[in-house]
Amino acid sequence: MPEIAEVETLRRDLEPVLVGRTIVDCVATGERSVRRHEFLGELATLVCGAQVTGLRRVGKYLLIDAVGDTATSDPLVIMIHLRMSGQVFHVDRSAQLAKHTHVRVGLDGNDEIRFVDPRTFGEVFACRSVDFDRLVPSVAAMGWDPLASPVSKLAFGRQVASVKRHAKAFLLDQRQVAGLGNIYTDEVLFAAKVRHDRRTNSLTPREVGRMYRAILALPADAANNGGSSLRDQQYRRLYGEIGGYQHHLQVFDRASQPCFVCGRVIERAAYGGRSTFFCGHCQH
DNA sequence: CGATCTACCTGATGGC
DNA sequence: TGCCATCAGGTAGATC
Repeated sequence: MPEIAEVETLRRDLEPVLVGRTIVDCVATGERSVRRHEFLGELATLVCGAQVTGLRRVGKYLLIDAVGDTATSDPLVIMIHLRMSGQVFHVDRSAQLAKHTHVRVGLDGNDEIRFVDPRTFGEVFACRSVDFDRLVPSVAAMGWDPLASPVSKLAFGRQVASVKRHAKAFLLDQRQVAGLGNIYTDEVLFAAKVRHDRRTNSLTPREVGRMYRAILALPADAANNGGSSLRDQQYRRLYGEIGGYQHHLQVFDRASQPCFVCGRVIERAAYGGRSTFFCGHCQH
């Protein structure tokens, strides 16, 4: 479900709620959601008493920085990855528990943060900051982030030329560009007028330029619109609202509908075991 | 190196 | 109404 724009929306929504707050309580009931930990209670042991200092996002990972209580004031990182169906809500402690609530993080007030995840692919994990890169190596291996750490057009051109892969596989590879998923990859490729199965090293300078601009612009625009809630409206913001960027999508989930640019029918193809949407006329 | 498939899960949807 | 197949915003690992 959530990609860079949805996780960035979550980060922005959560930042004013969490920064400066102290975690007074943590209950993890979902074994699979805290699978990186040795045991269910380890998360609570680490985060209880910690004070949140800031929120970062690296690709689709949300990272909450905190400092432990006075006895063990080590800097901590709390990592949340939503995978396919994870949701994070800010609620009053008395709010009814939604089905599939796996982690509750109580704050120094009457409120708490809840991690809900029907498919249990998502995860919550915490550790000392000094251990983070070793314990969550995929974050350390992440490529450049379009919103948080953009590279120059020149550097991007070199990066694209250095691999011989399908454009879609390249964009989906988190080690190359962080945060793009199935939705925004298709949208970037449409904006760049490039087909998903083009080889990266065959792209013309103009195509590379268009792709670069789209990678920078689309996630920013989507995040400013609160992300995309698709047909099932599974993606929800911190207080349960749906996003607004689904109305801006050009190709994703628009199979058999007319292209907004040329009027021809948007096609759907299987790629890498999932769907890809494109305009066979506009994209080459 | 790169492509393709599978597994991990629950729930929504559509055909019959 | 139910039953079954198919599909879903991600990622890691096996296999060719």
